[in-house]
Amino acid sequence: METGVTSDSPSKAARATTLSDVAAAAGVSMATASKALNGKRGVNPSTRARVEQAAQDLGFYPNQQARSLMFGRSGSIGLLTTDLEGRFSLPILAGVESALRDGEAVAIMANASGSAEMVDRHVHALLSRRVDGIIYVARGTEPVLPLPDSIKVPVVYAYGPSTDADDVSIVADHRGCGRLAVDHLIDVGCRAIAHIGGPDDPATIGYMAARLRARGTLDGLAARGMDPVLNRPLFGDWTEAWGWEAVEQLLARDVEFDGLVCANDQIARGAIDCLAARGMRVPTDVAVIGFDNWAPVAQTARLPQSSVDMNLDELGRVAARAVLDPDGFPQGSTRVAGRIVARESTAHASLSTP
Amino acid sequence: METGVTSDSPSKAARATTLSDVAAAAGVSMATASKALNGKRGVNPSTRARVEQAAQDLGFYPNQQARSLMFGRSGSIGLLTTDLEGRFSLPILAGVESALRDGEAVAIMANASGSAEMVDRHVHALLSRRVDGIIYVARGTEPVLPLPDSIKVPVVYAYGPSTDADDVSIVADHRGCGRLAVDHLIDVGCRAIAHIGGPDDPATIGYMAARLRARGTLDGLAARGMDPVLNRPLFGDWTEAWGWEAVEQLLARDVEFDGLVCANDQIARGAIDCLAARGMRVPTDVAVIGFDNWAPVAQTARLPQSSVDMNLDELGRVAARAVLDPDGFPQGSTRVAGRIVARESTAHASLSTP
DNA sequence: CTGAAAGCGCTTACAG
DNA sequence: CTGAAAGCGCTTACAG
Repeated sequence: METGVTSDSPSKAARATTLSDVAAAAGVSMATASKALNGKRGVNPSTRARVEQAAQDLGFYPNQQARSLMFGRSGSIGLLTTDLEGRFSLPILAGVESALRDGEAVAIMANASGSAEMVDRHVHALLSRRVDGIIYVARGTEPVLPLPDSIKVPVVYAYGPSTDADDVSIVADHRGCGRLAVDHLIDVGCRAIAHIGGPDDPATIGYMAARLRARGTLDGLAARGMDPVLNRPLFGDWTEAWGWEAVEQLLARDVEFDGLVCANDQIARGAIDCLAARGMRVPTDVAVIGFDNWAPVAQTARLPQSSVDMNLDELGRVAARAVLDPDGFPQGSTRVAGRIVARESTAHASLSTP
Repeated sequence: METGVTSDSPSKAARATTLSDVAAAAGVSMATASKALNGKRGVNPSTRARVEQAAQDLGFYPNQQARSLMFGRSGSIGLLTTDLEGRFSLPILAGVESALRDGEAVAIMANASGSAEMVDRHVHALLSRRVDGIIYVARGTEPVLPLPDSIKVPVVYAYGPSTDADDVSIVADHRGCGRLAVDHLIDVGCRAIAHIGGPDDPATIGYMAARLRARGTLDGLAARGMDPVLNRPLFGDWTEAWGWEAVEQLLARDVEFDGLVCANDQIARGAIDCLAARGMRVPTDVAVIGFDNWAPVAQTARLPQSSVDMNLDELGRVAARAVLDPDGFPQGSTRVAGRIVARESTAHASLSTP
């Protein structure tokens, strides 16, 4: 649509405002303009004001690429992930992003959906953008092969640690979280606690978390001088169906229990549904807690479920700090603690004195 | 740990290999090295080979920042989102990312968790990185205020369209998807179909989608010459609890139905659970389909649920293409079609002849 | 086919 | 306090 604007020089639209435009507008040299805009001292206040005004008027954004060329750092870090679904990586990315923001850095995404070749290409792309570091979020909790060490920038492994103990890895404290879950159940009055685990098969994604969470439950019970309801946790997979079946197994074995630690929220959901179907009340008869605090399941279920939040957000923030200051971080795995999010499924009216 | 390596010059580690390093190693000028590496013609094959070898040996990655300075394009595009949870934005981002990758471009994330001021800062950060374009993924399906048009690079609005019809927006075809859902239910043999909607309150996130999906259901019914079970769809919110309650309402009204279109997967889940609790079999007595094909709910439920996948991935890819080639795209909203993902909840043995 | 020179947009010593 | 010059790493006409 033709409007009144007549001589809107086409080159104007094509080209972003540059420092020399600003300098010209303010009637100073580029050097002075640069100093003024960067708050360097030794610039006449009135000159500075003039330059700032000009920059404002022209909508000037300094070209970071040019600046990085000088500084040798790009102020961006690469976020390499192989976790397609993003279930775990997304909260981590969000954490990274927020921490970077404080340091004025920016995250460049690279989603390598699996193949080693893809990882390579993405590392290449990241490196050629001169990222100041790379955070690698692999698919699961299992240790991952480190990236080629020809990479000269700091690499931090998040969630799944590197198999190389010399690398810096930031992981979730699955085992510690198992203890938290038990403590919570005991605190709301449970006296007979069983653990329904995830997969016990090393080939399965998340196997490591399943083991550690189960271990943590046993730790927690032992610390409080209690025996688990079963001498061996039940292991299955990560699904609702398994949670349901596990409860049926418990019921069939005719053991008594009033608390269930389920290795994730979906298992917890299945367990809760099965208990309800069998006429048991949650949380009155049995309190149930899961892991991951995954909103779509734990929070939006008809019976809101208590869960151990793995603090993935914080994990991301820590990873960002680590990649920005690798020397300030210990090699090996740094564990980030989780926290209890209590909801209906453990809202026991605590049994008072026994 | 001290190893055999003695004179590993420290500056080597600090500084990435540069084109002039490569040129020196290959014994040619930078100009020639550059041409050789970029596959320009007019370079002696043996020279080219020598340069390539040197680049390989030295682990050379061309500095994109320097290249962009010349080309005037950075090969990166900004991904601005306000959808914290990432429920809808993540699949879109994945799509964008994959499409960009084909064009060798890269995505820079910027998660503005809401405030307009944050959006501003992030736009600023993106622009100073000289992104070639911005894809804005807002929180919901509602139209969003356009970014300031002082922005000189192409902006594409994804999922939630811009309120300005002159902007390029790529949205999901909620209404068309409603038709798809109905067609599917009819195809599996349903003859009495009700719609359980989302929120009817314009102030609620996703309200637009709720309306359009309901409209689509009515469209679909009309197209097949059928009346909806209720003359007005039920509206509530996006939760399981609402799905459950809606079914109770239907049952209370004593209407007959054998098919349910639920405005999202969680509503569908609640509906299915309620039907089961009331002794009705899904899908034998009632087939149920939801929207979003959200894996954690639709796919992992004990009864896997059919759903209309909004093809958010494709939406992201289209958005990426649009931002890379804005003139090739129409102003206003481009709708991306969805698709049916059939699972147990609609696995009707189709009624044969009536 | 090869290379010296200029330039992309900015910053930083170094003189004035 | 201000500005001319050199340089960050690369590419592209332009001579040779």
